[in-house]
Amino acid sequence: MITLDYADKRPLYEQTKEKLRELIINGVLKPHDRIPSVRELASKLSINPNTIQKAYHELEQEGYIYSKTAKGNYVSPIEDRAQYGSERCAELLKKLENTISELKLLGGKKDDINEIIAKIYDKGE
Amino acid sequence: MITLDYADKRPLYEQTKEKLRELIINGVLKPHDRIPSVRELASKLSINPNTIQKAYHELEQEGYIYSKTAKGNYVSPIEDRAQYGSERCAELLKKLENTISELKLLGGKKDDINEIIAKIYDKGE
Amino acid sequence: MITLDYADKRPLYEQTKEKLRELIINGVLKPHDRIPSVRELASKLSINPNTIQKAYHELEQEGYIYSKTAKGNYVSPIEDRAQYGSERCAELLKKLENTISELKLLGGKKDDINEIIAKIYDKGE
Amino acid sequence: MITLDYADKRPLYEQTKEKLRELIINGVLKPHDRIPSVRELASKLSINPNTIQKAYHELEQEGYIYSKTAKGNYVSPIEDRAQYGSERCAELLKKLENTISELKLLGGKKDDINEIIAKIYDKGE
DNA sequence: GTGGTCTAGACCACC
DNA sequence: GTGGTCTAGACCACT
Repeated sequence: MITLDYADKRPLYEQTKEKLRELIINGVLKPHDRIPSVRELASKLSINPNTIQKAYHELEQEGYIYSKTAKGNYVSPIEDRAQYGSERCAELLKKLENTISELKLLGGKKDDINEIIAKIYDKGE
Repeated sequence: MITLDYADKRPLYEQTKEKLRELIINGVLKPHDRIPSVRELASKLSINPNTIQKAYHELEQEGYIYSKTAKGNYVSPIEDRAQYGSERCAELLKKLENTISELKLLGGKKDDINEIIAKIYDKGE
Repeated sequence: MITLDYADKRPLYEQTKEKLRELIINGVLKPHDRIPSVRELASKLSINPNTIQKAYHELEQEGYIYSKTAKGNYVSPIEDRAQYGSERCAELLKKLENTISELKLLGGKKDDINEIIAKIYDKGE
Repeated sequence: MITLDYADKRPLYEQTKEKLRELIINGVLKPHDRIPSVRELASKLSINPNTIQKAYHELEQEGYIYSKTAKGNYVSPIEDRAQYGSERCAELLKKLENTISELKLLGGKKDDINEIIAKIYDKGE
């Protein structure tokens, strides 16, 4: 369900968050689905439960999941994620701007970028 | 000439590198121009000389500058930078792909991205 | 008769207590009325009987209900609840003070609070 | 500067957050002031650095402080706190409503509440 | 020395 | 067994 990449520079809890966020946004995990318990996922990924706990905690802050003590963690209904989503979008667009700027600086061509956009946006549809 | 942003999460040496690289690529600093000494720039930015040292060292590795011992640091001729440039470009395109993917996931629109591209590529030309 | 809110962070037994206390204070359940058995209520709410047991036990401590072994649980006469009520009132006033203090700190306006008070105190009368 | 109350049921990092938030909102700590380092405060309070780290991390998320690696943590300028502040206010008003509702239920008088409001809002001014 | 991440292991409340 | 908090101790990158 989730795999970690130790070559990746980002912290493990960030990778976990991203993977889960993806599964949720993509609808693989549906609202009110139960996700693996802290200890269960930690043991499957062979990392410390605290690391998963941190990932889950932040996903809860961001509105992607909610927790019931002694019950488990569950996927939030879509409306709870809207606010965070729009903030995150703004962040990403900002990041995009920086990356493209540097790319232009180094002589990157507009078409290379358009190709990537096409690849992603016209892929599955 | 260079300003640092303390709100930026990236290390100071990274910011310094980026700013210098920009000046070099843009041609503000021309091949064989002398750039400020480590201690001079450190004092201007009120940061530790070690930090500048690290920035210069990496810029040298990447082919943007070269140093003459006891003489100072100088901007490399363009041909020395080509290899790094193409590597960095590949990196940036990869990063772009990830960012755009997440953006699409969150419901970001193709047009928002195209707008940014237009803004950057059609700005100064 | 009682519904639980799983989004609520408070434990289920707390919610159960509160709901029952409300029904008792409001007079929906009258002194010496029989309340549902532990197992009955647990099954209706689809939760563990231990959870209801704990709620009933604490309500008994607080003087709201009394139990006759092998007979069931019953609403206490009003005089048995007076002591707990005044203690709880003091607690609530203390809590109120903290909340209002923080609110003022954050720039909350006196009128917003008065509006809430009006809404609650002038509602049903 | 900060003291913990071990009788308090809330987690230590929550208490730490609250105390610091108060000092910041009250203006005792001013924008861009440096606050104690993670280890320093931990040692003063005789608790684990991780606990302080958690408190600082959340305060950063909420816009009250920002951190510079290898430099320390600093109080954010006021504009960074605005968004969180208004969200928190809404939360507090909701909490207030619940508390007052229960108070009314138990026979608490409107005047007791008004007295508290007066005490807080007319205190220092 | 400073923030940030991670592990290992413990304890608690809740169900 | 589940989430949540806390401790102790380690390691890393940055300044």
